[in-house]
Amino acid sequence: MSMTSESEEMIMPINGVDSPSIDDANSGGNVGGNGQLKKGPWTSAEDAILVEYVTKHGEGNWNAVQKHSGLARCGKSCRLRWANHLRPDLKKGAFSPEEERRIIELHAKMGNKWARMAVELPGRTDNEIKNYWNTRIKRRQRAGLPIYPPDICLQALNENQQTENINTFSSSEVLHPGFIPVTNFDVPDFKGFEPNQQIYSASLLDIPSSSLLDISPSSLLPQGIHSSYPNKSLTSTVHPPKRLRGSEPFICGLTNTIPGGIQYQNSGSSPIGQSFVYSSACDHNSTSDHATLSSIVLSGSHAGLNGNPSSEPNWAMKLELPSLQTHMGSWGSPSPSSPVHSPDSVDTLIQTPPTEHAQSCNLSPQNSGLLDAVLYGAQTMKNSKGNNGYNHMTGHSYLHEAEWEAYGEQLSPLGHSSSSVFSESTPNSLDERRFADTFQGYKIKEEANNLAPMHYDDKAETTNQMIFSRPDVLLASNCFGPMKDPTKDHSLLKGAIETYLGDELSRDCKQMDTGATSATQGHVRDSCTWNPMSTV
DNA sequence: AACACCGTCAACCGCACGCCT
DNA sequence: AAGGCGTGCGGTTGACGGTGT
Repeated sequence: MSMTSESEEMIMPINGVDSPSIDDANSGGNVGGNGQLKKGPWTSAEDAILVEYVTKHGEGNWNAVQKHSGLARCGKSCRLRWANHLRPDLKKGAFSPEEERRIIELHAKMGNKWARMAVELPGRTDNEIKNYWNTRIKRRQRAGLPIYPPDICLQALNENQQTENINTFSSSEVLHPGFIPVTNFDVPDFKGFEPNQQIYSASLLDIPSSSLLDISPSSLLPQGIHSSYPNKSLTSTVHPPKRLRGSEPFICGLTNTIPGGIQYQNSGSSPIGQSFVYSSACDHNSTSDHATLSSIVLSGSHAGLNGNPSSEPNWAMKLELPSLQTHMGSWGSPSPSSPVHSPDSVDTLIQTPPTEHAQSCNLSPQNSGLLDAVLYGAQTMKNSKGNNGYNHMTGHSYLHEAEWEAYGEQLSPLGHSSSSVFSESTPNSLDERRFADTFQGYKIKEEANNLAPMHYDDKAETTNQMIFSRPDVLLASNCFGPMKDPTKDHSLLKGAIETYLGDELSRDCKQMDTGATSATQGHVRDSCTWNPMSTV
């Protein structure tokens, strides 16, 4: 909607664009005669009054505006009007590409923290950003495109990982030589998910992989949880929000809405810890090399989290699209074995139907697409070995937003939904494979690049990190659910991973199998070694 | 021309937090 | 400590305009 500037409104009070129905400040159906406050669009006259008042008295004390200026608006409304439209430092007009890019990055980091994002974008309001994002989300959803470009996802993932490492070290008091503190970003939280969207991890993706992993024995204890994921350390140091709302969790999905309404941070009680114990049991006797593998089980065991295998965690119910939430409708994309999606159904695109793979391993239908992604990724990787198509990244970002958008545009329905791209052609279409290859290749390289400075000399460990910080893999873990048959499940996944990464990982997977089996017995052993970062 | 659909935007609402008394 | 008040934040809604049928 074209919003004229406040000055314009003041100069041209007539026929204000944003005052379609009322031009008289005191007319209009929403204002009552008995001192009732007016609602609805602001008129130019009202704007003028407000501007004058604020100019004279400054911001704040908004209730006084109504009292002293005669405006029939509540304080909140005045504040909102001023903040979103009348403030002199507002930047009007469409977002620039740079701003758009920034918004995406910020959302990947922060989730729906519009106000904090606005701080990072001078002249822009939280409302503006929120509207933009929601519009963008809808557009991409409709097109079946991922919300975040891969490079941004990975960037955020890496940052998350680094931040976790900080917390890991702080909690374990073990400093990694190559550790580089990253403190000025806030980890997004995962308040929830939209019911019609795949959970690809909105929460889990955002959960720093190692934060899931680096659960030391102490961290399983109430105080340990606190020490491991101190909120304060996550608060932006650059633009500290005036106030952090209740949910500024570190472990996004888990922190905010542990099933059953348990707040992670204040959970002194055992359920969380038990959840971790149970859900990550798979690797509890394993070495750090396999810690990452545990994340699969951990993130996958909703059952472990709420003790009810059939119940869906709260956080899965509503999608905030927090950081790194990927709409695997595109990323994971329909696997070759997946049914072809209807081009006109984004939901079906996003929620990949269960595949034979999924069904074969007691997979949660909601998450089967993830395993699909893994399996298909493995297949793709296998097929594309020797194909350097995805190895061309030279810098930090493999796909820049422009490229990504361009890519998206290819997929977008200017008549073609992304699903149509996948469905119009054969499941093995070049585009589809290219898409998968692109991301996979990027991921591996990216992870390797970022972990290398961390002195991850152990190749295998690095490999594990690479894999399991992968959103889709993390999420694919969901398919394991209650872990009725860990061996079977792991072998299935292992196969995919072996193909995916080769022998190095295979070796680790073998070890993991052992660990997983014993770990499902629910014993936490040496959690110090559990933390991959603490094992130097 | 009429209608339906969709995207965009402004505004509202409920809730939560911090401060003050 | 408890309650009131002011403020900020995020989700949602409704109006409007553009576009397609």
